Amino acid sequence: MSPRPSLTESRRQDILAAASAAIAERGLCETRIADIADNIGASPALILYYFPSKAALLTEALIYQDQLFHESVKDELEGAHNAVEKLAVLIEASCPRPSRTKGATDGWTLWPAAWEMSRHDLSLAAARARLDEAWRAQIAGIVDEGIASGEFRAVNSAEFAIQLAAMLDGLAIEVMLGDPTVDADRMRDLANGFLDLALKTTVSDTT
Amino acid sequence: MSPRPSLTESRRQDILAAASAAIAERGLCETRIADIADNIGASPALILYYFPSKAALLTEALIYQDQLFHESVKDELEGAHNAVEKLAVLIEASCPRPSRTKGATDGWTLWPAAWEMSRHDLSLAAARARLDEAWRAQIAGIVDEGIASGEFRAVNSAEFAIQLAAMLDGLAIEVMLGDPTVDADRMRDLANGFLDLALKTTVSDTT
DNA sequence: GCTCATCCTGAACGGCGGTTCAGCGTACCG
DNA sequence: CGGTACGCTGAACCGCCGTTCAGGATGAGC
Repeated sequence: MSPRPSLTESRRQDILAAASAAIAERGLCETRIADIADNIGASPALILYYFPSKAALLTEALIYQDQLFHESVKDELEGAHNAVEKLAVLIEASCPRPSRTKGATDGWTLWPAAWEMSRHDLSLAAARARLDEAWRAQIAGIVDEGIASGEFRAVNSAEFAIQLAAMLDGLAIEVMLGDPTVDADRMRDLANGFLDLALKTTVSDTT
Repeated sequence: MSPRPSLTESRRQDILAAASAAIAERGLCETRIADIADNIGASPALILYYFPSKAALLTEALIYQDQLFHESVKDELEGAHNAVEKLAVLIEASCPRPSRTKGATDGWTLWPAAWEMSRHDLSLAAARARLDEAWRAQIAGIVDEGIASGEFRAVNSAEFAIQLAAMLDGLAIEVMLGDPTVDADRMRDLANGFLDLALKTTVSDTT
């Protein structure tokens, strides 16, 4: 049917990545189509060739980057063999580091933009809610696994997941904005502190 | 601290409030000078009469609203007489409710916008960092007070303050965005749960 | 070679919206 | 009652940027 192999899908992803990078660099409001085009060395018209409008592209880009982050975390989880290590991976992935992976835009940079935009973009809001729920379910699953293996004491894993996810978000904001009192290392320590408090069986508990 | 507001000063505050309302309603990127002017029934030119540019106005508006939030919380703290009640006030104030105070824009609505803008606006970033540090210091102070009075067990109040502030931010985001699994009531319960876990002396501790 | 779909672009368009400015009313003051 | 400073506006300006479109290039199939 088509005299030429369609490469639209890979090209679309290039543009989504370029858009993410532009948002991360220039900010959501200041990002122009020309910036996105520059990032892949193309003309502004190309962007509108693959996406119906700038607004649609931005929402798709934020969704795309969100998915990338969760998938990369899922990959990193492969190396962990017990619940404690797995939670450590999640925490580490949530800590904004200068450049964890080369080239790729770090997901947390775009979170404020995604939150701001979710307030008025229904599709982005839905995608964000779905991914966040999956993120918390992942935490809860690991906790349940740790409870079963005896690594953790019995807790309400669903509630803990919401609490940990929220704390990680809040801490990540501070780190990302360069708060002088909380950097990435401190963030990890504080998250681990909460984790120990909530999950570890207190030795002095029984007498 | 603040001298008697002159005529221009009160007008400036009107505009700042109008700008905050516009951002809350239309979103940071979609807010135009005309929207702000409409909110106070004035002409767009008036806005530029009191502020040098749109960008400067937006940063000032976000700073202003942030200050208002912290001051209103400080007022609400007057009614609390012990550490437990004071922390309850802080938590309650952090929960996004449909309309806690009539007319005024609820502060948490603007947080994502402030975070997004702080990434590139130095003055906003500085103000935000200062207010956040004050917020955590307030929490830590209350905790120290509770420790002294025997309400709480001895903990590192500074670390706890960062953790609680972060968790409140993260939970507030979910509530504000209408996450189906965490509304304002659930947020309060989860925050209180962390508070109990971290601060309350466990009754079953001694036997 | 010819045809045709796909990929991409330069250039132009259109209007939106921030900014400017000359000037009008009004209150205060001598 | 003139003068003046202030508060405010309507209207115009203008640059920017999202969007459109006609058409050029490229490569697959025949």
